[in-house]
Amino acid sequence: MRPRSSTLTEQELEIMKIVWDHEAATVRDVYEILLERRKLESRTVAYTTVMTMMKILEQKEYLRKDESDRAFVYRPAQPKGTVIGAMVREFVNRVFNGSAEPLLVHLVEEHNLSKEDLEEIAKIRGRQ
Amino acid sequence: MRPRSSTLTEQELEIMKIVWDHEAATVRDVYEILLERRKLESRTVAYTTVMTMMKILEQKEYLRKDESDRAFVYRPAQPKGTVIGAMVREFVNRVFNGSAEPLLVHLVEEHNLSKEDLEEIAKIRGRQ
DNA sequence: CGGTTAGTACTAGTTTTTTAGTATGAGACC
DNA sequence: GGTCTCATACTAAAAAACTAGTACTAACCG
Repeated sequence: MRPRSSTLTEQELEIMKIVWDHEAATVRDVYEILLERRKLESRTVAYTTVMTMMKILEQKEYLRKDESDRAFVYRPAQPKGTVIGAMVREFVNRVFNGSAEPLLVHLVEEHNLSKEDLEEIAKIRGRQ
Repeated sequence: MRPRSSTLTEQELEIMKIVWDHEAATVRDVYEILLERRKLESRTVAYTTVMTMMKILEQKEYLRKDESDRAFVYRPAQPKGTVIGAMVREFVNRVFNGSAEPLLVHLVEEHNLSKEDLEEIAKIRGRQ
């Protein structure tokens, strides 16, 4: 049997990023941002699709919903850093068998990270 | 319509990693390694499943197959670095909107990368 | 108040991804 | 030569991921 993804799927992540950035959001808020974005790629999305996705995210406990005047207001149930951290870990496991160094090398070589960038990060680490 | 993944899917990647590590492999080679691995998680896989996956990888031009005495011999059609690099880029785009620094911070904070590790990487970069 | 708008619940379809069965053939084995 | 093993081709189906329609309700608007 095919196992279910242990982290956020692509669409789930896109929605979560919007909610994180807004602290709280209704289905309509997310819907409108998504629609605007997709216009650029000549795609579209239905309001009910967004609703369904957000309901799933609620069931998975990534979102929490509060009753409000009119529409439900959704808020993140987990901090962004925690969730993204888990995604990074899953990626490192899946692609690099758990070791982070090779990923680092890729980042340096292909993403224009300067020596200075690294030194700055190293300082953060050094302080700990 | 749901778009098709632009990079390797999870199972595709697992197979590709095996072939990369072996330079060349038959369906049976891959099948046996996969079976051994899955035993540990009480899962299993059918020979024909592996065959189907490798055929798909051939169609997607990640693998090339050579006629041989008995079974086809599959070889990577693209170098590991190139493909993994594309996966890193896709991940950085999807999760971090294209900027690599936040990923770096996650790596440092959660994957026990020492100041020394970073300095070593920085040297590589410095040489360029 | 009657119609329109905006929301939810429920249901269900499509595509991708993953999985595997069945038929068939070539060569090894006796 | 007959059978057994191992390979491929073809087919298809289940699960996950994504998408969206329809029915119904509340509230807003004239």
